Amino acid sequence: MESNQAELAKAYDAQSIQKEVTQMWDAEKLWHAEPDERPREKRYSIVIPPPNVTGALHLGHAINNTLQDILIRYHRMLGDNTVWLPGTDHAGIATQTVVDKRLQAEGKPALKEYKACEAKGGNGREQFLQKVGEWKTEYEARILGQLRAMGCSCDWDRTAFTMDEPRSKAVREAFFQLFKAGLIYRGKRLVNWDPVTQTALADDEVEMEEVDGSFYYLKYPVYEQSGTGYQPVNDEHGQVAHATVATTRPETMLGDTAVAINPKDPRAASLRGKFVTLPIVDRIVPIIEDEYVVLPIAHGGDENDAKAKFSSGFLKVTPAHDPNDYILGQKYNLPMINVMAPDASISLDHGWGALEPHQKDNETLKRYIGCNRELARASVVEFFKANGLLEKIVPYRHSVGHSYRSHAPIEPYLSDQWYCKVTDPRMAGAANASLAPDQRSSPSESSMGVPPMAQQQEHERDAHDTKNDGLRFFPERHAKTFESWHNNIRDWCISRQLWWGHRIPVWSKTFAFPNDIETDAMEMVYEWAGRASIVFTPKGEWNPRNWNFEDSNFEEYDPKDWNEQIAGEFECFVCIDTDPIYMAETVIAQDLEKAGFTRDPDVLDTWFSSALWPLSTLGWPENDAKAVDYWNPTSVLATGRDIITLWVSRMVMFNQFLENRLPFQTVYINPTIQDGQGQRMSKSLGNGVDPMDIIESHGADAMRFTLASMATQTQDVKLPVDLIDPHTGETFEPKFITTPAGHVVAAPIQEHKGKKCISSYGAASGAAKPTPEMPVAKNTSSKFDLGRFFCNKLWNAGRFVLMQISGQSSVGSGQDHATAAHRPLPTAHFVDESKWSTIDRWILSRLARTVQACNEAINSYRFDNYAKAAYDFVWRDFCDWYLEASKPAMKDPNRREETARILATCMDVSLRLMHPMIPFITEKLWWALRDTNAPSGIDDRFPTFASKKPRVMTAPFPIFDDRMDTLTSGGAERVVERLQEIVGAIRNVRNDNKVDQKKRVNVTLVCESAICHHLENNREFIEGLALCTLDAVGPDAKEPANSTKTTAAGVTVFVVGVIDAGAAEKRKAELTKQIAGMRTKLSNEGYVAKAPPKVVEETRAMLAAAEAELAKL
RNA sequence: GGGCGAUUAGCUCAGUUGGCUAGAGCGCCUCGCUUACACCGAGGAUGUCGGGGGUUCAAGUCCCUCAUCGCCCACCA
Repeated sequence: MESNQAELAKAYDAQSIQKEVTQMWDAEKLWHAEPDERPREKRYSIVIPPPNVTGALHLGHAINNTLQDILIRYHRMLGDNTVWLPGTDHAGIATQTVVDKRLQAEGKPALKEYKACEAKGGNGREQFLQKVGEWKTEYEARILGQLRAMGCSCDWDRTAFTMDEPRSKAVREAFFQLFKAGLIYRGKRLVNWDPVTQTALADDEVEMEEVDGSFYYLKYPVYEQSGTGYQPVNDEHGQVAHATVATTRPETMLGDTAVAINPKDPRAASLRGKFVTLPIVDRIVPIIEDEYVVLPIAHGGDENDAKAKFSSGFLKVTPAHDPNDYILGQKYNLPMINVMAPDASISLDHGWGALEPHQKDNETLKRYIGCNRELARASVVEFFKANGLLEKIVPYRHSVGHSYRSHAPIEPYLSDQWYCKVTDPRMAGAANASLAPDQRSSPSESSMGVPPMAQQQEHERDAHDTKNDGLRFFPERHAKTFESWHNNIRDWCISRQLWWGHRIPVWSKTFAFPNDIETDAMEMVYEWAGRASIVFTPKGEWNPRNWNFEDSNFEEYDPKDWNEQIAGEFECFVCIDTDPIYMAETVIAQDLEKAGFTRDPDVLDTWFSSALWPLSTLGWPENDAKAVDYWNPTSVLATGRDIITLWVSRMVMFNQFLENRLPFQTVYINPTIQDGQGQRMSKSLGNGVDPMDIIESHGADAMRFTLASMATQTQDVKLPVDLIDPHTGETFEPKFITTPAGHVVAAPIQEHKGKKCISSYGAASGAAKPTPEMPVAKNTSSKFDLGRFFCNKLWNAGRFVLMQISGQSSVGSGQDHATAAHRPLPTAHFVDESKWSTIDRWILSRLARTVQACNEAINSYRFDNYAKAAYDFVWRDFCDWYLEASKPAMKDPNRREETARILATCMDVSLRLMHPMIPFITEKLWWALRDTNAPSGIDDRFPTFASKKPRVMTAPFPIFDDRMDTLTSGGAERVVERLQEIVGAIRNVRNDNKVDQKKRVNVTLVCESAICHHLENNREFIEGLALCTLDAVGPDAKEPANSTKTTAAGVTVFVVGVIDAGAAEKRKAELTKQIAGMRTKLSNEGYVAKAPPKVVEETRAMLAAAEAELAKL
C-alpha cells in the first residue's frame, strides 16, 4: 500500500511501471480462460495473425496487435469469457535465401549440400529440419516477447506454433477431408516457378516489378505443305516469306508450337493452312487464327491499345512457357514443349527430349543446352541476327513477375503440382455466401451466386445465433474486395518444393494394369480403404476414381473393371485419415512405405496451415478440445488490407468447409502504416520502425495510445520516420535520396551535429558499413510523443488526485503543510448532491458523455475516436478545468468531501475506461487509488470499483446506461462553456496587454439578469482560473475607469487597469462582418422559407445578440 | 487495364445523416518553472477544404469532370 503511493511521488517512468505490472500479470494469469457455461454472446475470442512472411516485426503488426488487445481487454472487462491465442507461423524463417544465409553465417553446410546428402540417400532433410527448428525457438521468442512487451493480454498458456503436433495434425486432417471430398487434385499446370529457390509460387507470392527489357522481332520463314513435305513460301518479291513475331523472351521460341494471327488481319487469308519453320530447332508449326492476337495499328489495330503499337500481328505460341499461350495451347490442342530444367536452363531432359528425340542430335541446338535464361536469350538473338532473321529490337519497359522469396524473375513453368479446388462452390461460393446480407452484392452482380449448400449453412447459422447474420467487414467497403476475389478466383497451387513446412500427406505408387492387380501391395490398398482416401488415376493425368470406405458401392470401383478406362500404368494416391478406425496413422504410413509407396516430397504452401488457424489454435480436430466449439467462430480478426485475399479468404473457405461455420464474425481492417513518403514499411527500404524501439523510448502505453489514435477509417496512414542519433540520443530528420527504382529512402550515411551515422537503409542495402565511429541509427517517429505526453499528463493528474483524496498535501515531500482543511477525509457513505457546484455537475456530465462516446467508438471499431474522447476528457476537461476548480473546493471543509468523491470517481471511471488502450499506467494508478480507500462513486449512477476490485484489468468497463444518463446535464455544460469563454476573454486581455502572470486583476461583468446568478455562483471559478477579483457582476454593474472592454458569451467584460484601445475596434470589425453575413442569409427568401425553422431561429437569435453587442460597443 | 482510397493549417490527421465563426496534435511566435505536470501552463498566428462545373435556401460534406498521389488485383507480344 505504502509503496504504491510512495512511487507516485516520482515522475512518470513507463519502463518501471511496465515491469511491475507485467510481473503481476504473469503471476496472476488474469488472461487465462477456460470454456464454461457462459452463453454464446458472452464468449469472445481472437486468434492472433501469424506474423508476416519476412519475419520483420514492425508497426504494421503493432497496430493490429494493439487494436486486438483493446478489444480483448474491453470484452474481458465486460465479463465475457475472453481468450486471445498467440501463435507464430513458420513462414518468417521459411525463405530459402534467409535460411541459406543463416546456415553459412553459422558455418554450417549450405542448403544445397543438405540436398545433395538427401539425394544420395542420407538424412539431409532431417538434419536441415532440426537446424531450422532451433532457429524457430529463437524466432518465436522474439515475436512473443514483443507481444508481451506491448502488454498484449494473450493467453500465454495456449501459445501455438504452426509446425507443432496439434497444428500438424490439423493440417493432415484438413488435407484428408479436402482430398476425400475431391477438392484436392494433382495437375500438370503452368505454375509461377522460381528458378532460384526452385519452387512453385502462388499467384499472390509473385511481385511485379518494372524492368527495362526489349521487344525482339523475330522472323520465322513461312512454309506450306506440299505432298509429304514442306516447302518455303515466297512473297510477292520472290523472297522467302516471313512471319515476324514480337517477343520479350526470345529464348522461349525453342518451345513454340504454333504461330497465331488474328483472323481479321488482312494477311490471315493468304496464310491460312500454312506453317512456319522455327529456326534452330527446325520445327514445323502451324499458323493458327485466334481473335486473341492483337492487331498491329498498320493492319487495323486500335491506336489506343498500347500493345497494338508493338504488335507485329503474329504471336508466337509457347504453351509450356506462357500462361496465355497455355490457354491457346489447350484450345487448339497444341503440343506443350517444356524446354527448361527447374533452374530455368535450356534442357532436353524435362519433357522436350521425350517429345522430340531427334533434337538430341541437333548440332545447332547443342550450344544452347545448359545455358541459363539470360545466356540463352542472348544466344538466340545472336542466331537470328547472324541469319538475317532479326528484324529489329525495340526497348520496352514492362512489369515482370518476381519471386517474393528470391526476387528472381518468375518463369512460367509446366510441372506437376497439387491444387486445392477453391473454385468449387463449397469453397469460394461458400465464402461469398457467408458475407452478411447487407455487405453482399446482389446475386445478379455476383457471378458465383449462392450454392445450395451455402444457403443451407446460412439458414443454420441464423438459427444458431440471430445476432450474427454473417461475416462483416469494418470498414464495410472491404467486403467488396473479399467478394470480387472469390468471383475471380483460380485454383490454388498448394505444393511447394521446399523442406521447411508441412509435408503433403499423400503416398503414391505406380501400378501396371492388369499385371499388378493381384499383388500384395494392391491387397493392402484394399485393406486400407477404411482409413484412407484412395485415388486411382491413369499415370500422368488426374482422372480419379475415388475409393472411400464409407462408399458402400466401392465394389464398383474394382480396378479389375477398369480395363477400358485404364490401359497400362496407373497411379495410386493414398491420403491417410488422421483418426483411423483401428490403426494408427503412423503404422499405416510405415506399411505404405514398406509396400513401395513413397511420400510426396513437397510441402504445403504456408497459407494452408494458416488457413486453419482459427480451428487449429483451439485444438481442432481433437474431439476433446472443448475450446473449438466454445470459441470458434472467433469474434474478430484484425488485419491488414493485403491479407484479405491471402489469408482471410482461405480461413473462411476452410472453416466453412470443415466445420460449416465462419472462422470469425468480424473482420476489422486496420490502416496500413506507411513512412513519411507514403511508402510501405519494408526491410529493404529500411523505413520500418521497430515497436521494441518505441517501447524503449516512449513506453508501451504511449505507443498503444498513438497507434489507437491513428486507427481511423482511412486505408493508409503516414508516419514520418526520424532517426535517433546514436551518439547523442537526439532525434533528427534524415536526409533523403531517391533510389533508381524511385523509392525515397534515408541516405545511407547521415550526419547530425557533426557526427556521422548509418541509416537503416544504409545497413539494409549494404551501402554503408557500420563502424564504432559510425554506428547504425535507430528509426523512430515523433508521432509517438502524443502518447507519451498523454501518459505523462495522466500520471501527474493521478498523483494530484491521490494526494487530494488521501488528505496529503504533497505525497512523499516530507513537508507537512497540514491545516484544518488537510486532515484525512472522513469516509462518507452517502452522496450529498446538495453540495455539488455547477462545475461538479459539469464534470460528471462530461464523464458520462465520455463513457458514451468511448462505448460507441469501440463498438464501431473507431479506435481513433476512443483515443480522442479519452484524451479530451482527461486533458481538456479534467486537468485544464476541473482540477484547477477543485483546488479551492478542497480547502473548504464544507465541500471537500464531495469534491474528493468526484475526483476519485473521475479517476475510477476514466482508468477503467482507458485500461484497454493504456493497460500499464491505468493498472498502476488503479492500485494506488484502491489503496487510498477514499470514498468514490456516485451511488448506482457511477458505481465505484476502486475499493472492490484489486485489478483494473478485471474491473468492469464503464457502460453508458439510463442511470448514468441522469448525470448528463446540458444545463451545466452550457453554463460552464459560458464561464470558460469569460475566463478565456479575461486571459486574452491579460496576455495581449502583457499583464504579469502572477498579478491579480479586477474585473467587472455586465450581463443579463437571467444569467447573472450563474456567474455569481461560480465567482470562485472565474476568479481562480483567470486570476482576478470580480468587483461587480450584474445588469447594472458600472463600467470601471481605466479598463479594457471585451465580450464573451454575451457578457461584457471589463478588465481594470488595462487599456487597450485596439481591442474594441477589433471586436467591432469582427461583429460587423458576422452581422453582414447573417443578414444576407436572412434576407434570402429561400433560406427563411426552406431551412428548418430551428436553424433560422438560431440565426436570428445570433444576429440579435451580435447587434446588441455592437450597439454597446 | 479493373478495383479501392487520398488530396482540409508548415507537418500528421479528424470533420458521423449537407446547417453555428472548419477543428486536434506536433511545429512556430509571445509570456510564465504559481507545491499534479516544463513530457507543463496561458495566449497568438497560420486554411480560396487539389482545380473546374452542377444540385441546393445552404456544399469540406452530394453529383459530374479534370489533375496529382498511394494501395490491391490483373498483365511479361
